[in-house]
Amino acid sequence: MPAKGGNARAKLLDAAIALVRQQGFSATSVDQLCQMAGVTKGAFFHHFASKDALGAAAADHWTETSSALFLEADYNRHDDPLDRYLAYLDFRDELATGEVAEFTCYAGTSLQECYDSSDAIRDAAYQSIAGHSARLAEDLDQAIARYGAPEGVTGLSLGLYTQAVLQGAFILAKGQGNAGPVHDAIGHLRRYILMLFDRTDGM
Amino acid sequence: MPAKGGNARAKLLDAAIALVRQQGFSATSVDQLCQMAGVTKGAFFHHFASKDALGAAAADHWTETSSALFLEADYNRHDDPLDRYLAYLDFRDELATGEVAEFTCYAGTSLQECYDSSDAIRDAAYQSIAGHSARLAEDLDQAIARYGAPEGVTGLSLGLYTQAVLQGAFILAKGQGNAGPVHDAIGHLRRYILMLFDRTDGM
DNA sequence: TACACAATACCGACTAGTTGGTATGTTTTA
DNA sequence: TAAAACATACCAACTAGTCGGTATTGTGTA
Repeated sequence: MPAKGGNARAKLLDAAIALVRQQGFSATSVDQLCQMAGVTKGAFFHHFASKDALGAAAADHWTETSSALFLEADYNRHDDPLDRYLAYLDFRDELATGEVAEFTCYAGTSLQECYDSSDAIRDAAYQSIAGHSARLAEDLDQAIARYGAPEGVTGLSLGLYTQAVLQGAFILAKGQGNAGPVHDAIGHLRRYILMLFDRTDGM
Repeated sequence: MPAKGGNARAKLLDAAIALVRQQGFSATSVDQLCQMAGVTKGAFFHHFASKDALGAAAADHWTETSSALFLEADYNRHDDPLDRYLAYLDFRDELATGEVAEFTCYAGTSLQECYDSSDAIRDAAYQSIAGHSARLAEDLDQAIARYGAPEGVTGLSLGLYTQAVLQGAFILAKGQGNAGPVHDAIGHLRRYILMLFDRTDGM
């Protein structure tokens, strides 16, 4: 089926996210990407200078779609910053369902694989994770200001730790074939945060 | 250690671990592996039925070498099981130095990349992580028996969580280009464990 | 409205090189 | 002396990327 005009680029970005999450970046060929997107190679190299350039653009696309998802989510409605963070964890927990490739992270996958071979992909993928951590850090810094925290514990440090826990849990989920490890890891992370802010009543 | 075959096999396994940690599995070619190992393709396919078979064998090799490393390490000398676990964290912290590819995990990397394309690699890589978690779980279960823990917290669950935190921290380290995220993540994990077992004096 | 014209979007055959894997040897070792 | 260990030459399939071309769209002018 020939592609309809003007959306080949978007289709290729979506195909990249789907295929890379399932097979990794190197194992995904340009031909395969074109086939899933329903476009030809001419279209591919019209929109992207190289396969690497597509990988980096897909990371930016991933940043945009996921940040929109989290920005619009209900958990932001809580007044208390710590409640917002805890509801964020609940939201991440709910998202972890279905096939492994459907809830794992494009940025984490391509960062793991391409950090040394492509500067553009590494930078775009890390920016995706670091940016997300920075938004979490806002809530966490407010929570620290309101409830206090041990010395050395900053919002950004907790935000990055949150992403590390999730990324690592995704790897275990890939080994186990289901989302179990993600739910377990979020449970531990939640307990850590509750103890850190002396909210052991919420357990 | 079972030195099956000549030393071409061992050289190829070492080359696989080095190259896959740096570039990933798909991006590493058989020719490249042979070149680094100093052997020819004939030797490669004499010892391994396919590239996938090498990937799986390298995961087993990784399991053997790393379990030997942790088995012989000093942290096991502590009498108290919780002290053993905390010293294990210190040991992991010390190991995270130098180039990123030198302290990250072969099993986690190939699991992330190959979980869907190669059953043999997935199973061997996950077994590496799960087995390591199970050994940690022994100490943690003893610690739980001695000091108690909230309901639902088991040694194995904490052991797997420990690996998830480390694997996720490795991904962040790849984005950042240094071991900083690993040290930070271990700090949070240590604080969680100390609070969990009411050892807040050790902070 | 109509038309010109340029820019963009897209097509698909082609290429030069690489891929994992094989077939057929020769050398080493037990 | 048989089997295991390794080497060399080779192949069909696949790789990212190119190139000359066509279709579609946007814009300025009359």
